Formats: sequence, C-alpha cells, structure tokens
Amino acid sequence: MQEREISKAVIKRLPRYYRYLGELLEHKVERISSNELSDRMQVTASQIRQDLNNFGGFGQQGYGYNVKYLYNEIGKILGLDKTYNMIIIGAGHLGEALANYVKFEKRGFRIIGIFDTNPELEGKTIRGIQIMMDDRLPEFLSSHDIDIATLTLPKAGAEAIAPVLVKGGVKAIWNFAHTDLDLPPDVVVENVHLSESLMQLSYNINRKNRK
Amino acid sequence: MQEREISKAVIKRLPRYYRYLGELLEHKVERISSNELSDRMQVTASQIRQDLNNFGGFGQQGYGYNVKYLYNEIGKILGLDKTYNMIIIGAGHLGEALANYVKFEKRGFRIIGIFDTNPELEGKTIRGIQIMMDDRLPEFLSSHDIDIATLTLPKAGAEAIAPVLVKGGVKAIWNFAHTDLDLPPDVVVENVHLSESLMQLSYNINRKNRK
DNA sequence: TAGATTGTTAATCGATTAACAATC
DNA sequence: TAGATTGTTAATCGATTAACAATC
Repeated sequence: MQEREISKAVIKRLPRYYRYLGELLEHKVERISSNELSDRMQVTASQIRQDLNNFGGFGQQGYGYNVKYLYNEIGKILGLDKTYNMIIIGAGHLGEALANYVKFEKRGFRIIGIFDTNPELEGKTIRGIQIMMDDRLPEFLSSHDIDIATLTLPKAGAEAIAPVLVKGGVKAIWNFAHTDLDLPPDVVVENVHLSESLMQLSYNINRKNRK
Repeated sequence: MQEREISKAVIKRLPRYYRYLGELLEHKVERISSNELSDRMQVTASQIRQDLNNFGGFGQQGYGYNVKYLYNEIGKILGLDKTYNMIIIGAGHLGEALANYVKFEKRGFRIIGIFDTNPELEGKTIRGIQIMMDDRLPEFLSSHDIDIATLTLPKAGAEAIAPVLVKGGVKAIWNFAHTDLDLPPDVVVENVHLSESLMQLSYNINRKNRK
C-alpha cells in the first residue's frame, strides 16, 4: 500500500498548526473552521484544508474542525504520542541549554545521557543527567536503545562521532554542528544551523533597507 | 530600478554555498565549476548557476568560479561585510549559550548587552557582556543603535517586549520564543523554533520506519 | 430544509531542471 | 582554434490557490 509521499513543505507546517491548535485548546475553543484558522495563522484556508487532507478527513462539512481532536491527530502524525530516548553529544553551552530545556521532556523526548570529551566534566550532571566521556559511547549505545542523538559539538567532532552513532543503532540525529553529515539513508537528520539562520537575518536587514 | 524579488528558497541556500566555499578556500582550492560544486553539495549544477545569477555573473565560461571571489561576493550579498550591534533578551541557558558563541562576533555580530527580568542576575556578566534589567531597555535603545535583538525568553515575555524593541528602533529580531511575533513590515524577523524542528525529526523517525 | 464548510478537483503560479547558445 | 563551462531561455515539475460539488 504505497502512500503518496508527503512534501517537506507540508511537514514543516504541521508543528505550527499544532502550536496554534494547542493555544486554541488552552483558550477552550471547541471548533474552528479553516477560514478562522487562516485568519489567525496567515496561511490560506485552502492550504490548511489541502495540508490536513494529506493525512485524512479530520473535519466535518458545515461544522469545521474539532480543535481537541485535530490537535491530538496532528500530535499523532508528528509522533508525539510516543516517547524517545535522547542523548546529547557535547556538553558545551548549547548542549547544556538543551539539556536544561524541560519542555522537551514533557513532549516525550527523554534525555538519558550527555557525552563530552573534556575529562573535567566526567561524573558531573546537568539536571540530574550524567555527563560521560565519549569513549564510553559504544558501550552505552549497546546497552540503551537510543532514538535521537543531539550533536552540539564542533564540526570535526560531529563528523567523527556520526559513524559511532550509526553503528550503535541511533535512528535520528538532531544536528547543530556546522556541517552536513554523511549518513546512511535510513538515519534521519534534522539540521539546525544557527549561524546560517543569522546570515539569512542579516541578508534581510540589508534588503529591507534598500527598498 | 525595480530589482526582481529573490525567492526565500534562494536566500536559504546562500549561507550553505558560503559555508562550502569557505571550506574550499581553507583547502586552497582556487576555482570550482558548478558541476564540481553540485557533486559536493548535492544540489543540481543548474540550480547553482540559476541561484548565483540572481545576483550577477560571478563565473567565467570555460573556467568556472573563482572560489575566493565568489566567497567574498556571497558574503557581501549576505551582509557579512558589515557589523551589527546585537542584544540578547533573556539570560537563561539558551541566551547564555548564544552570548558565549564567539563565532558570531567574528562574523561581525557584536553582542553589546544582555537583558533579563531576574534581579539576581543584575550586574553579572557573560563573557564580559553586562546583564541589565529589562526596564532599562528603552533607555539603552535610545542611546545605542541596535540592529538585532535576540529573543531567548518565554512566549509571553517575548510578545510583551517586542513593541519596546520596535519603538527603540531595532531593525531585526532573531526570535527563539515559541510564538509568531506581530511586527510592523519593516522589522525583519527570523524564527528559530527548536521544538518545531524536533517535531519534524520525530515525524521523520516514524515515517522512515513505516516504509 | 437551508446554510455552512469541508474534501477534492482543476487552474495557476513559482521553482527546479534541462538544454543550448554565448563566450572565455 | 577547440574545449569547457557559464549565463539564460525553455520545459518540466511541484506546490499553492481557486472553485465547487458533496455533505453535515
């Protein structure tokens, strides 16, 4: 049963729908039409209906969408009904910041280990999570089922450790290192390149001024 | 003289070109053809040529592109030949991580102030940059020319402080808060929604497994 | 039943890729 | 000059928007 491939653009919009629906839910809104949602989110109603219909008919003619139901369904589509074991590689400032971000935990992303090369950090903990040395990683991966590895370390380190992660059965990599990792096709990657984001910002600063 | 509007997709690719060219430069590569670059970057040669030609003819028939020249030109397009004054609002873990990230400084993004509401942080510094209380922000903005405000604080705080920033003449906002800010059209925004990025990752983990 | 709003098909728009003439 | 490779036009592909029949 070959499902039609869902485009990246659609997937990118899903978390945003999810956020808006979550807010509506908090405000005890029960139902919403694609038109109302369109107004709030600044996307066309047509796109909302088209996007949602990639996954099924969640609405009802003449009524719209039930907020709670749709919120939950999108949550399931995004895989937020599951839990994920996560490790962080690189206990620098950014790794530490992510380890401290409690909301991930609430959404089912459980951080169960932090790794670094700096011997001074050995045995220390961040929010109760132990920092271990990188050389213990293969052993750790063989005894734990890790879904996601978050890479918050420099380029060279990230490239060196990627094969170790793949060999250890890690399914997905959340990559903050400034490099495009070369990974087998069954390993999922999501890149967060902060400096590239900042460059887009500076591009736009200069464009806007020119107009 | 009405320039053709450059699409967002093109702009998003520019920093990646810049990164690859920088690496080639480090490896003392003098020239590169769109075909060679295509192989390395996994985009079509046609797209590379098309993208670059939005901004001018940087190459030469029969030769290709001079790496150093192209690197510098893309840098200029991205506005990296200028310097920017930046402040960080929110001295939590993420704000701290960004304040500590020295590479931004090297690229011309100078962090000259950090703001927070927590009185315990008053007077403290991060990498020599002073942490000030939010209520000093209007005064600070009137005496400093701030290009970019980085928002690393919760949603409610971000929404409350945005008008203050706009009023104070801030040109651009690098927004890490989980909200879409409502700003006048001349203020540039670049959103970094980490939890949405993580949701895309979890979506893909589940899709890949299903195949 | 009449009105509202979805689900879905068709039309449009834009972005990517292919092709090739221009030119170094 | 011949070969290589760009710059650019044309063709294709995919994503967004519009329209409307289906249906609650």
